[in-house]
Amino acid sequence: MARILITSALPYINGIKHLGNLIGSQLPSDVYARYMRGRGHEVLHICATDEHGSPAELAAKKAGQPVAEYCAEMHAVQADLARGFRIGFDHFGRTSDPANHKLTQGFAEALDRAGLISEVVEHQIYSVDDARFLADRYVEGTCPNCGYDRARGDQCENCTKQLDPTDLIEPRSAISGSTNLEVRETRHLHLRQKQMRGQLSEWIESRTDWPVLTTSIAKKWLNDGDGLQDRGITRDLDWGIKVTRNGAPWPGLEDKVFYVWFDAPIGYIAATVEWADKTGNDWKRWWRTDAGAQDVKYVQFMGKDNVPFHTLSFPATILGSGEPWKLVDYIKSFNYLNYEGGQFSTSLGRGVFMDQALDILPSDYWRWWLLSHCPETSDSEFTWESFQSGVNKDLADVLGNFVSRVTKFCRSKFSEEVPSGGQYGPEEDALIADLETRLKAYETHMEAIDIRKSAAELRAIWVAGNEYLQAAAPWAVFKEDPDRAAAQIRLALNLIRLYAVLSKPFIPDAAHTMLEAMNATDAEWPESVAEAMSALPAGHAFTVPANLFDKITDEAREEMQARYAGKG
RNA sequence: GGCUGGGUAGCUCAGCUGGUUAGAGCGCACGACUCAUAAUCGUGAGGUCGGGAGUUCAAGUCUCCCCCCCGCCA
Repeated sequence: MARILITSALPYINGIKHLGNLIGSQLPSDVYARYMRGRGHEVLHICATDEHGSPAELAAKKAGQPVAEYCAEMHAVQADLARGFRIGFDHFGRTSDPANHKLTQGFAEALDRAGLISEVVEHQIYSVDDARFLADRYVEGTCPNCGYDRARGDQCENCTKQLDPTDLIEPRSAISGSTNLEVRETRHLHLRQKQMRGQLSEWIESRTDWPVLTTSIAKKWLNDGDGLQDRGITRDLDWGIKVTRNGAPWPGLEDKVFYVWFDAPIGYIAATVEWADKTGNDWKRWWRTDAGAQDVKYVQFMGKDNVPFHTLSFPATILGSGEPWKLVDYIKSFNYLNYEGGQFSTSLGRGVFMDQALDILPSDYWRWWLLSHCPETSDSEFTWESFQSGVNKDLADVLGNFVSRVTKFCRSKFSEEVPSGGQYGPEEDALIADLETRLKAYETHMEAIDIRKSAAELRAIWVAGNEYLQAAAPWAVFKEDPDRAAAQIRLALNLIRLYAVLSKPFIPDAAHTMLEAMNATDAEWPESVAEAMSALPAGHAFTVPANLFDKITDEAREEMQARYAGKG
């Protein structure tokens, strides 16, 4: 039995995530966690909301709430949606939790002791009326290049020219619109990542089994241009983790907090501490290599935009601290999911968001389609047609109908008990042999976290049941040789139970319904298919479940297409 | 402009360290079956693997050049 620590990228607090975010980390991490649990491994699956930074402050302001209150509310919403999608986190924490404050300050102090923190004086735009420093993108004005009057301080959206906030003509605060701005000096801490470039590079180079997407992004940041740069780890904000040194406020940085990218990944550890406090478990045996974590396999899931932080910044924090923290073993990264030929857009209301999705259809529908189309090797695309076709064909026709035809046939020709009589013959043995092979392939793909291939193999396992049934034709055999038909149906009923067990990682709710209908007490991962085919003995009572999946009609699909097209 | 990733059947994608007639699912055509959510099963049509040059006995698979898409960065 292995011990596997799984973390899913932390969703930012300011709003509900769309399907692209969902398939980029939480859904695949859940499939992997469920599978590994199913195989009997000790799994800890952790996530949290990423709550600090200006966007959170501004979203709270817009909502007319104190930021702490806003975050608490949004955390509850996101936790609820995760549950709605059956994401089985052991704990869904918050980066604003006291545990994260303590850990983050501890890391910064350790890095400082290691000589990896420097103080840097910067010049930044200060808004007198807002009483705060403005990040580049919160300064707006007229573009000196093209005259566009809503250019941002980092870039003009109209002519795409890169800008410095001080380049803008008539700059104003994007928050209040105030033009009462001035350039002020401000002191910040930098993490001296440059010094760690060799160490990080060596580490990345040694990870030969990682997805190309992960390593290529990491190498780009390591080697591009002047190579890995030092980065600021503090900000002039109220909402965040106070900067300390030797347990006391850092002299000269009393009004500052850590920059969100610094404290967020530490949130993985903090959320584990939260979990331990709540459950009475020990978090150190998952995170401290001097306390048992040396034999943990740590796997992270994230979208490609998060890769630099997980391959470089966070490891720099871990390694630089000089303390025995657990470093990630495998980074599974994903490309983007597009929506009907474009991008998902929060501002334009384009695409489907997690709350809307659950209002439309149960989570299994989304889980199945998203996972079987997840953007592993390149960006992939959500279209309503593809979604309709995938759900109808795979879930309703192949799996759902299999359960339906078998249970209903048995009820009408025998009873709602596994029929006795006859025995398995060469046809059954051939099916079992085929399924043994497919089961091994499924397991191999799951171990490798090849989500799409796993889904394809699972589907092939479902199809094999229909193939068998079609060839065996118990409805015809029954007329001449009821005993033979009984054996065939006995096998088919056992297939339903097996399918439920194997399908649990992808479609947990349907799997549960199938197990209940089969009245199955054994839901353990099968040692062998042959053995699994006698789990439900003759005489075992079952019930005919309602259809597992309803089909999506053309009308419904067209309606959705129109409703979520966005206003862009 | 620099750099990832990608460009393989109508659609969505597999194709590892180069090696028999390039694969799957969907869609389409035809056939079988009629237990089942008009579901299922079988057969078939369909691709000069973005373009060009090269290496090799042999190239979607390696090298170089070019074109196009997505994204990141300047």
